Amino acid sequence: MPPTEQQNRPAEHRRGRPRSEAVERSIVEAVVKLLEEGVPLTQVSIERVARTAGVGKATIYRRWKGKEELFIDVLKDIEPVDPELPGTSVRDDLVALLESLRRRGLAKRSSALLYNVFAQMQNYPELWRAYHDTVVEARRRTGMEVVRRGIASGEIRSDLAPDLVNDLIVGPMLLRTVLRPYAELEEGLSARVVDALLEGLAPRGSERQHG
Amino acid sequence: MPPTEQQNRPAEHRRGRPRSEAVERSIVEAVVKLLEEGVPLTQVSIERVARTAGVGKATIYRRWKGKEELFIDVLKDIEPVDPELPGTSVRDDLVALLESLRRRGLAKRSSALLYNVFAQMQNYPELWRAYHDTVVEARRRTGMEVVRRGIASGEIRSDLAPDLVNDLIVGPMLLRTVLRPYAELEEGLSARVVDALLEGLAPRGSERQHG
Amino acid sequence: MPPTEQQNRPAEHRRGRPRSEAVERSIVEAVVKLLEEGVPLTQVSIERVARTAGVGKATIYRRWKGKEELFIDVLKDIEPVDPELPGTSVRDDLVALLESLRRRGLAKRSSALLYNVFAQMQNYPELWRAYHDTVVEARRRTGMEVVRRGIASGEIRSDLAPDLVNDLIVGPMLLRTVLRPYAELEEGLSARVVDALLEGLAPRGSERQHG
Amino acid sequence: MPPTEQQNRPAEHRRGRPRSEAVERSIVEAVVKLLEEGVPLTQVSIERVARTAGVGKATIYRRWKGKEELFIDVLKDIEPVDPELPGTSVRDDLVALLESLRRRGLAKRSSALLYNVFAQMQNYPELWRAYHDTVVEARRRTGMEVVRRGIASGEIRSDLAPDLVNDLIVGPMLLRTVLRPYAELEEGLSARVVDALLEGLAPRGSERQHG
DNA sequence: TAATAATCGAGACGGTACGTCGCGTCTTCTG
DNA sequence: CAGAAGACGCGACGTACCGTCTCGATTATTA
Repeated sequence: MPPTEQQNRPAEHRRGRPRSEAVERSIVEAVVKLLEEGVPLTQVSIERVARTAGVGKATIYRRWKGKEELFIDVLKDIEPVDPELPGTSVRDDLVALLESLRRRGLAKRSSALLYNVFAQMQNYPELWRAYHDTVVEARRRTGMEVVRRGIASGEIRSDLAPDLVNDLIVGPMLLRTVLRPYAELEEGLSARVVDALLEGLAPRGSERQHG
Repeated sequence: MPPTEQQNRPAEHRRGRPRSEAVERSIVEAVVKLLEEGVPLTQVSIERVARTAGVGKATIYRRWKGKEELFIDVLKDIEPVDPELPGTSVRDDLVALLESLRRRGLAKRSSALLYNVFAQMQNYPELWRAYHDTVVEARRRTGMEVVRRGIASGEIRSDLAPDLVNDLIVGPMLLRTVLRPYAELEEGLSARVVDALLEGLAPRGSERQHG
Repeated sequence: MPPTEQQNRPAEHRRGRPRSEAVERSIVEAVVKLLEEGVPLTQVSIERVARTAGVGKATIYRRWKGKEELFIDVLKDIEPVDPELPGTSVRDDLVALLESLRRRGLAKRSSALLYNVFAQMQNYPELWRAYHDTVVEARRRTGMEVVRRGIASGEIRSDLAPDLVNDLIVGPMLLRTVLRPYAELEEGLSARVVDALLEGLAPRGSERQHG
Repeated sequence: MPPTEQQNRPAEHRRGRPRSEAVERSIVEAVVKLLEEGVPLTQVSIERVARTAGVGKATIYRRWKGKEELFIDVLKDIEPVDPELPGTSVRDDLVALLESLRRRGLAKRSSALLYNVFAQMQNYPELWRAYHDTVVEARRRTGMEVVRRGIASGEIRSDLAPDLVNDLIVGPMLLRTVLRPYAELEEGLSARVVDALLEGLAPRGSERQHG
């Protein structure tokens, strides 16, 4: 379950008493529980997690190098899986994609951890890299796939770099999640974003004037 | 300089030795210095700032309620002022706006603090509110102003909510700054984003097919 | 009161808030209290002392380098002062000297610490040296003084090394204190020891037969 | 070898793999090795002994209840056997007895353990009792035997309690071993002690003056 | 010119958490 | 079954910061 583990034992045979998976779970669940109780992340200390999980501190340090590594695993536990894409049209797929982000943004504990990952970015580049590679990049790949399909099918312009297109689509939802957390991630937002992007911000027809 | 000060003395006359502005500056500069030396934010403790600035801890607490309030002021010191808008066209103004964000994203210390503000968001809502109100909202107002001008001038569609338009423009740059910090905030990016948005992702003409 | 302090500040002017003597006392008293409650020395942890004294751990470490240094000071607090010597005769002075040792041996907390000092002897030679110099040697000096007076007055043979004489007198009481702690340090023991030593173990008169 | 063993299996037949005596030896030898390397007793942890002996911790706990019980057995391994008494005269026997103590005091590892036994006296009374009964009392019995022989033969006064006499003889050597470990346990000390005791500290003849 | 009062650097103070180590028990696999 | 290995809950270790609190020493203003 926690593939990010820093001190993973090799796959081959290991001697001595094996680590208990139950303990592993109870630790991660303790963190989740604390977050759901509204405990601020800063106050989610290893000490407290150990107490909550009914576990020795060493047991935690045996598995994770510190608070951050632990949180990564928790994050993976929490992050929603790859969204179901209807496949009816590229436009609908993009809407579905944004919808999953919107729902993620509405989940309090998810955001809480996301913010913390941001905060630790400079301190633990490897950590950020880990989060980026598994969570961010995964989602990005999905997006790129849809975009490329759109280009192939003619639904999306072929003269734009696919990753730029992807960023144009995902960026606004991230902004609302991150910069305006008290604001509305209102229903229907995803569709509005996609449609506006597809049609363009400038008016259609002969009356275009910029440039 | 620090208008966020929580424990401001009344404007009227005060007795006793007045607070030294030099001390104030040296504290903020100490934080900046540490950040520039690459010290992770987590390790920028009040204790250490005091040591670096050659100042007593109480002197810091006399001015700011805690690490976070102090950081806000540092942030304001660091954040670039409102961007110069050329005013030649709305499109050029939007590009200028994004350019200022792009340059901000390239400044290491700026990002460092930004991430930390994110991290403290849930712990200190008031703090986030402060940052939001002064920094985020200020920038947002500028953007909205440009957007509204574009709608009025016909450069931007009038059937879209202005704040949605603003988010569509700013979002992608935020995404690159925040989620792909090792990636390219390459020259010319701002223009590409604005132009792609204005024209739309879907091909122009009769061949449009999404439902 | 604690002249053994390892981290003594120089006598000259020191800056910052001065250390509280009250705190110092409360720490030492906490140790004594625990000992009197019968808490085994091994379980008298710094952590527990801090809790008992209502004091932060750092406050203890600021004054003493560790458990052992602290105990030295406690020991000095507990050890009885120099015994009152009647001065009527050297024999009576010796009895008084042993009496003070006997009473010390009967005091539980005193013995507890004494044993611990023994145990730490090899680990912390400096520590033992400190205890030796202040407690052991002080007592020894007193004894030697009496012995020398006895030699001068003719009460004690002049052909024996004074320190050997002193050891002959003190040794038996130490033995009973240390090796037979459950045994009797019965009343009148001191006099019996002194008298037996003065008169000798071999019978007086013509019947002596050893080589 | 370890007759103190707390968890001895019944003498009758046991099933399964029998305990390895080699393992037993290697554990005790590991302790001795560590002591000879000058490792402070406090740092001779079960954990470390197991590591040094190349043995599982449980294997140690299967044989001894804890560090202290183990040390007792080590002590018995180290303590010199009953001294050879020449038997030529009681005086010579006493000298031989003290000599064995003197040599013990000169052996570093022996003293180290002795001190530790003292330290644990209050914590583990049973432990002390065990050490007392086997080591201390054994030596004491030997001494008492000699003393009684001396009384019978007229070499020692008959009006003194034998155990008092024994303590008078052994005490001084214990004192030098324990309280003045850096001091001289010089050659010839034993004889000097015995002779001084037999003859008495007060001058012989008509000039005696104490009351 | 003094008295008064808030400032300053320094650092002690009661706390909480850190990450490590040893305790004695337990659980796994190998001989 | 014994044995090595090592996980486990526990609790102490000594350190670092937290935010508050004295200290003596500096400045200002007010009397």
